[in-house]
Amino acid sequence: MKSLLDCAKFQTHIMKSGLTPRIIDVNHLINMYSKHSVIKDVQKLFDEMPERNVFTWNAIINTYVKDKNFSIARKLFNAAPFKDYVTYNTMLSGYVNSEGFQDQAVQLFAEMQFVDKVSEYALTTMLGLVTELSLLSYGRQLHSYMLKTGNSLSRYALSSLIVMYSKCGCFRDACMVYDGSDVRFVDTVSKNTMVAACFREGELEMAQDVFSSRPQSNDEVSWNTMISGFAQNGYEEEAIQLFRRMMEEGFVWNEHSFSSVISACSGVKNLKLGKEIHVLILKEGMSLNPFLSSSLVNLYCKCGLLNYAHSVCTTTQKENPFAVTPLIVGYSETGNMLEARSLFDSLPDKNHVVWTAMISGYVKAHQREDAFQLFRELMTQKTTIPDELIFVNLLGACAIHATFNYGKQIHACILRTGTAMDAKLANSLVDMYSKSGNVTYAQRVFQLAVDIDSILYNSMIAGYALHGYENEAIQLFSQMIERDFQPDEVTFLALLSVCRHRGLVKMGEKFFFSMTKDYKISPGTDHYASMIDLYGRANQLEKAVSLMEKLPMEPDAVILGAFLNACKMNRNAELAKAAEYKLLQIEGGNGSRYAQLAGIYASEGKWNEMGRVMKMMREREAKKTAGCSWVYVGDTVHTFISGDRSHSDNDAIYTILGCLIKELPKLSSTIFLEEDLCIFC
DNA sequence: ATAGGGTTAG
Repeated sequence: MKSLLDCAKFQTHIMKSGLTPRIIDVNHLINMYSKHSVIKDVQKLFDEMPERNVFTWNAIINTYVKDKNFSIARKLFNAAPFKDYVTYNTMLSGYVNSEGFQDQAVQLFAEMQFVDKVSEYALTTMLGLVTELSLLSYGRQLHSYMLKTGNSLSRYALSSLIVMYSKCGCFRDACMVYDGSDVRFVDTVSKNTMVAACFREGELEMAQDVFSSRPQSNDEVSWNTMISGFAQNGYEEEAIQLFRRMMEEGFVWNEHSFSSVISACSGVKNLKLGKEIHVLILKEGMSLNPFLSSSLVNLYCKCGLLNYAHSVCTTTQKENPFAVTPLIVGYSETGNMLEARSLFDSLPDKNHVVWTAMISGYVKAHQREDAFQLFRELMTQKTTIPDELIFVNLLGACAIHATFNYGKQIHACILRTGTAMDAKLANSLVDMYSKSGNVTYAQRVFQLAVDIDSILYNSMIAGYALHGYENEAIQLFSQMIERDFQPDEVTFLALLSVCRHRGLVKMGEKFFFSMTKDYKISPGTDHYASMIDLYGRANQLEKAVSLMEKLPMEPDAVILGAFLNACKMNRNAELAKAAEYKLLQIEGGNGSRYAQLAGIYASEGKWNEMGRVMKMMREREAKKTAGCSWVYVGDTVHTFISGDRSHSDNDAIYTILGCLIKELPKLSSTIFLEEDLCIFC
């Protein structure tokens, strides 16, 4: 681009000639000043022109469009005495590329159809809009319009259509456009677009094939697309290899290459290469690039070098939410919520990613109240709309804390904000409701779900298991198989859990053997622990012992713990003692294990053994955390541990508890009091 | 002469 000085020289040259300047020369000047955003000079030139043509009008409108000053741009547009295709397209692309003006774009496009000013330019511009808004049906209409009017054949049309179909989730249509196109129109850009579309769909081989076809047409972007595609699909080593090959084959690395390869490095924690790239970035003077600084921050966070990450963040772009987000995540993971929050607060413009990171940080750090407080703040400010991930996180927090009321409110919020109910979100709701004691609500969410996957089936089966609904769980499993959803180890863990709690030994054995035989899933430690627990509860200690002997792996603490329980239920202190050594070797720091052992010996009257274990526990300073139950009443959590008499309403609570025990068939560890049962109100 | 297409971030 010519410099401002050149513009001024050109202008003096015109003026010195003493003649009335030609329109074409002034138009040229306008465009030059416009590129330098000196709008005042543009406006002055325009005002002083004795005569203007359509190029003049296009130039002035374009100046204000690029400045995002749509009120003036539109006034000029309306006032223009001549309008050609370019005039319309300039205005249209301005609307399309600015947030909040998309309605105007659609309106203008309709107007253009009316005055017969639709061109291939306008159509590809509109394709960009429907892609951004994910308006597939509108995109299809545009495609038909293009076919009908012969505007679907150029390289621009081709790439725009591929992007539109790919980003709107119709990979097959993208393929059809690409495969059905005339080779003369497939240029490097359309090819690159197709490669990117394949990666978006996870079709790595197809991406490779397209890339390798006519390799002489590949450019830097082609290579960068390949690197980022492999990195994003979890093939980090391949991405790194491609990065190296790219240079060997004579292509020059740029910001995109660096950004993608750093993210590959983060994925496999390749700190060495990451640091080398960092040096290159500094050498090339690219460290102010927000994409690069954010991926470097992310790399150092993933490798546990929070101080490096923090210094990259502060020395480059402090207010880049994409650099601050990984740091917030990093600090949250180490439990440093104060630092995380201060970074969050330092951002003047927060996108929904940052909000999600901060809220999920609180959830991970078990600061549930802070998470919900921040969520309330998010809901009161209107600029950011919570996305699915925030809801998944919050529902996870509700599930951990079994907070039915909060969970229900989040559910309502999801419905109110019109967030799409995909399998992940439905899964979180099912999990939250069943863990909060309301399996009926969980069931309703499950039944209403449209987007269903095997994980959702797992959650619902686990929900039934948690509440002892063995028939429903087993029935749902049959349905899952009938509908061709693949069960996995989690499915069988849920099924075994049902059998455990209902004492269904035969059924449990059936599932346990079937998982290997019919579904080729080898049982893990949790499955063995479940079986041992099942045998223990059914007073079949001999089967538990024989399974212990056949274990294909070293027993872990969960298996040994289950075995100890089996010993306890079957009053066999000898076998328990045999397991004691191994268990304390693995979990010598866990006080609960000593208490468990002591309990077994005590129940058999082996007081010496009990004393020995308790002494060991004291000597090793193993702490036991008390199991607790809790209820929410209003905004307050009331916590109870075994034999706890410290509550201010102690007497009332125990009186009612006595009545409840008589009436309820079984008591779960968490009791939810509906309003009419509430003893605190 | 002016307007439209591809690759980067949790």
